[in-house]
Amino acid sequence: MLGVWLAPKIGQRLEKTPLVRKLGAFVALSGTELSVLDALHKRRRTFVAGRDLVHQGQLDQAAYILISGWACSYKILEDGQRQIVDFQIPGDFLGLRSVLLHMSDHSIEPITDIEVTEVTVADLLDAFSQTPRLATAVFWAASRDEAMVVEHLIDIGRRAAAERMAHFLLELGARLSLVGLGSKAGFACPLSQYLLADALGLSAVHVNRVLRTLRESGMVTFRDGFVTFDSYSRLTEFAEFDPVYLDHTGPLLR
Amino acid sequence: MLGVWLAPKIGQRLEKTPLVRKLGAFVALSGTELSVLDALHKRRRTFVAGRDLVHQGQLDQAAYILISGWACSYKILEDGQRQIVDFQIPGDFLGLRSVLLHMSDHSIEPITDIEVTEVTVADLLDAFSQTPRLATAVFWAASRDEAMVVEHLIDIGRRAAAERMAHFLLELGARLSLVGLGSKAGFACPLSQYLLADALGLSAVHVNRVLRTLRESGMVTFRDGFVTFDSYSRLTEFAEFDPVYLDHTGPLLR
DNA sequence: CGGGTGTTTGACATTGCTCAACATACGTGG
DNA sequence: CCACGTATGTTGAGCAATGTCAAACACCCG
Repeated sequence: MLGVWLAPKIGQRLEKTPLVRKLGAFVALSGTELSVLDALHKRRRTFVAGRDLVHQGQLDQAAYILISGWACSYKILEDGQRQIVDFQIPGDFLGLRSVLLHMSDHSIEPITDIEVTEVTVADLLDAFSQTPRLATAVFWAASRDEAMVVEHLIDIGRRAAAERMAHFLLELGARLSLVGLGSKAGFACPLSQYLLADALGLSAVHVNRVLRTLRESGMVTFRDGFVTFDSYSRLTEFAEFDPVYLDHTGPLLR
Repeated sequence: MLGVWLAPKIGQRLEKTPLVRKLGAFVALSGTELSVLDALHKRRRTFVAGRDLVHQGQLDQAAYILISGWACSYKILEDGQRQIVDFQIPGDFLGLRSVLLHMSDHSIEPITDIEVTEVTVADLLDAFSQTPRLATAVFWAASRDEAMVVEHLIDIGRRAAAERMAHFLLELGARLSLVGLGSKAGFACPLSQYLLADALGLSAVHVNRVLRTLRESGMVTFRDGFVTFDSYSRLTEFAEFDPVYLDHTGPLLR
């Protein structure tokens, strides 16, 4: 009964999930593709903040699609330091690469409580064979994620702490905007200064100082879980932020 | 005539190309797959050292398979600094991600004179549809490359200069061994200290100092275009080098 | 021989880290 | 309600790692 009632509304309902918004920015999706995508969301699960979903070295675990909440993928070094490789926001895949390599080379931790749907390799390949355009969209999304890791590498390798922070916050803002969770005004951000430090290769103390200078110079304010872009234009200039790889006004493939 | 004479030797000949060695480490390849792979190598081209193959921002260029020589992919910042994201050695793809995004987010420069074969998206997709196992192998190789960029990120974000250099040289050695161009004794290496600096996010002067300390502590020597692992075991321990993602004694998929 | 590229070393400047102290908010048990 | 513990944010002082500038040297190649 419920299913029948919902059927005609599937298109509308899906319009709003983060994954659909994101993939829709890459490839114009048909009704069939939307329902195949919908069918992927079978096994819904939730995880609490702070307890690892995936452990470095773990074999053959599943992949997930993040529905709500934030997570991060990271690696721990022997001396206890950690480097956060990337944050995941709603609409992102978790552990897609690990599934292919049959072995996770990193850990994944929920930063907030999160909702996910579990996806097996079989589910994915099945969905892809039904709708090749979907495969294209997912592959593009994966490529974009990789491009972001590259940009992150450049942040850490060649930008000074303040530019690094600025660039990072802008990128996060752009990603969140893509799924409707942010704008050029700012976004809600559950990250602690410790998390920022581990992502940017800085100490937590230095993160604090850098945030202060950025705030005092009137470009961004990060306070009480909100990032506010006080002057988006000056900030982008300061950070040399160039969002080509994220910036689409419409789908690339129609 | 020549073609006929070569035909029965294709299997043997291919056994030796770097790409075949590399993919063979992921997936056991049949004769058919080997010849499909061989057929990809149609448009052979050469490029001289130092002149960019691909420019940041360039649209819709081709991808290449590197046959011989070394290249690097990098990004330039406005202030002239550059960050090298990755080096490419024989058997690696050049610009595979750019092809998918229809836009290159980085530049690629040959470090030595190089030989490549040009591959179009159509060629690739065609090859994949003929032999799905080949697609798997290429996808795995791409995942491994991504894992290496991640490891590089960790190098830069959280390892001190000396450990960073050590880790980087070990990784390069492992990659080269996979295609028969290196061993635990060492490898031929055409990189200048400037290139190392741009890859590791250090200054060239500091690279020089770090190389000296590593040499004086008897772990690695980099001199006259050769990297010599003076004590492979001490070096791996020093660098916390864990080659899980590169280390296969045989194909993962038979 | 001269110019270009890469390496080596020294002196000094700066960035960002460490340690330490204190502030603030929140939850929990008494 | 208070007392306490824990997690996070803030600030200062001193220091270590790394960058910058400058100079000399080695080597190759025309």
